[in-house]
Amino acid sequence: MKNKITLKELAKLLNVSISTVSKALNDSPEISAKTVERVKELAKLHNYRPNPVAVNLKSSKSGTIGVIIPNISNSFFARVLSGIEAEAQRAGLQVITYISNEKLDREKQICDMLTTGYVDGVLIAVAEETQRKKEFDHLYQLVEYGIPVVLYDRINFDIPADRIGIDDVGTFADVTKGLLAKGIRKIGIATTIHHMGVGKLRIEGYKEALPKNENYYIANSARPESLKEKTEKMLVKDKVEAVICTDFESTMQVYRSAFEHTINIPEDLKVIGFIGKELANFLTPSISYIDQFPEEMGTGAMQLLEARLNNYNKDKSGTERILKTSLVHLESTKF
Amino acid sequence: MKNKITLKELAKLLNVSISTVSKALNDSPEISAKTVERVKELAKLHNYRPNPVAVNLKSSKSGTIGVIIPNISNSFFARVLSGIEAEAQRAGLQVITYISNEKLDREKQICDMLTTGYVDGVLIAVAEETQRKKEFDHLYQLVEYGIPVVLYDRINFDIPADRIGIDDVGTFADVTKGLLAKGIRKIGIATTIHHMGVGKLRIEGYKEALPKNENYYIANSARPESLKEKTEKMLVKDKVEAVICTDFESTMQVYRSAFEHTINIPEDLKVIGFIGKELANFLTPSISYIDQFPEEMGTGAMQLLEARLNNYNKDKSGTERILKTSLVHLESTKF
DNA sequence: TTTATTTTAGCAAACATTTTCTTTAGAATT
DNA sequence: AATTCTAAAGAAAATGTTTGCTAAAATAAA
Repeated sequence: MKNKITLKELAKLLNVSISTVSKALNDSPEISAKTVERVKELAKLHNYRPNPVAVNLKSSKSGTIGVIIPNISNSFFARVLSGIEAEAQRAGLQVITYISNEKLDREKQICDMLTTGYVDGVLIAVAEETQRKKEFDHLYQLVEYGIPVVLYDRINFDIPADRIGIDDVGTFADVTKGLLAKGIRKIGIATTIHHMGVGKLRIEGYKEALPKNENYYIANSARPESLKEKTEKMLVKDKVEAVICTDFESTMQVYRSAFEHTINIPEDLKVIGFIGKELANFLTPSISYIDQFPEEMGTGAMQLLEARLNNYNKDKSGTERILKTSLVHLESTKF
Repeated sequence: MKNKITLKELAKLLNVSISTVSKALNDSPEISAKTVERVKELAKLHNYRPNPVAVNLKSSKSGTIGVIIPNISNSFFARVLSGIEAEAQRAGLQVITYISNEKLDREKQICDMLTTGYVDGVLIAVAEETQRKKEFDHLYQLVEYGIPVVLYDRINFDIPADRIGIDDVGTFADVTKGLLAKGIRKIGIATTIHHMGVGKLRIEGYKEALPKNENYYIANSARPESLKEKTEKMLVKDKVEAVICTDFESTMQVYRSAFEHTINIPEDLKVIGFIGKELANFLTPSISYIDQFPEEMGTGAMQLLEARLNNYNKDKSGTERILKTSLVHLESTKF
């Protein structure tokens, strides 16, 4: 079993002091070129790499950042994490992952631990329960301890932190307007997340775009049976010409209801989903979807954090970055 | 801004030595009950928590484990990670996540870094490229450095490490036999991962179960057009009565081809997918699927690692744990 | 009372670094 | 020849813990 060599051991082998070795490896001008070379040669030979834990202790940095994810099964968050990891890798930082499972308690517990010094900064998409109960003390606590926080995706509440997300209202307004522009009048919206922050915003955008004289058609329920009922009413009784969906579950329900009532997509019904591209492309018919560019959100969040880590005091106020979304037309909106 | 209090500061406040404080907090019998109480009280008042970096340096442990994931967009791996995180949390360990993107180079780079001492152990599902090129030196290197390695999901190759996965051959053989038992004779298999380790095993299981006199029907291609062609041949020309799919892409292709050729599922065609339960339940018709219990695989992997961390030398040989899979019948196999 | 024993707490080393401060030796200046 | 200066390297402190050893005080035994 190989064991890592230390400065002390190198020093002994070279018959010089520990500090000389350290300085030589860090190209200090205090050390002669000759010794530097001698030291570096032996260091390379033994594949010396400084013990990160010792370096961390000395520098009182951990070289790691914490990422809090509400729900990793949601491929959106998985892809955000992927972006975060890529950017962290580039910056030489380690990513510690925590999953809150949308629970406030778990989130608190995580934040509490993080104040102990495990990480230099935190990226968080706050849990659903946290938003609902509007309890943000644990996030303030992080800030109190001087740990920079960046909010991603779920950003519509007041906390002194940098943030990155999309314009939910604008996105859904634009999508709705796009359908109107094609001459479609009866547009519905299906959602299972109407009680959540982002859900509300998306519905707001939909409503905002519809002309005053047009009815709203909304199928909203987190309970499957109820959603099914409301969706069927919207499709069969109200006979909407298009449905915009705010999330995975509602998108799938619309597809199922259309199938069961032999409503053809896209001939009889246009559908726009808010799902990932993998799924959108593979469903039959493929679903036109709103791309949120999750990886970009991840790298962007990480970049905001890096900026803070490099000069935390320079700019006190939180910066906000809103990413553009993009409607990708596939089979479900063919005209 | 709050700042963390140290043993030294507590000691000064209490007018005792640092070691007394440390011992008191760790309930050393060397310290009198009176002092212990005094120390603990003040520690609680100041919310003292030992600096994890310093503890790590002293114990030459990092208290973290590394998880290498080939592809996080695959919800299977996302769910495994979820299981790992939950179990790590329970064990008081931090999880550092690395994404290899199925690339050998990235995997090497990660392992190289890990030998420096960032983690106490590693969980890895080896990248596709790594398996194909059969280059495992970087994994041996981890072992060399005394870092316990646990393989998960992709485990069919020879490396001295603990491992956890499913019985791919047995699972697919059982599923095939199940269909045969229902009187179905012409059974096909669709796959886009036939060149990968697990893909081969799954096909092997399928073949193993079929009676000698029965033909194999295999639609295998990683290229979409080619897969489409082969799938259509299987469904339309060969008129198979059932298709077993080894992965997400092939499952979706079978659904699309069936739809386009108005082949009704399950009346004309039974389909069994190898996809996650979220998707399986939400598709129309819902797809009978093979549940791999990803979260269990995650917790199981973590448990194997914990066992190693607690007594690394006790049992030298690698232990293997094979998880049971379960075929969940939904609409696509209704009789 | 003296010696032995036990309790209690402090000292100092150790973990692997980095960095400031000193020392030493040789060269340059007077 | 004496002094100053500079280059190079070492000593030591510091980061925050833990822990083996030592010292002192308190208690018990002789």
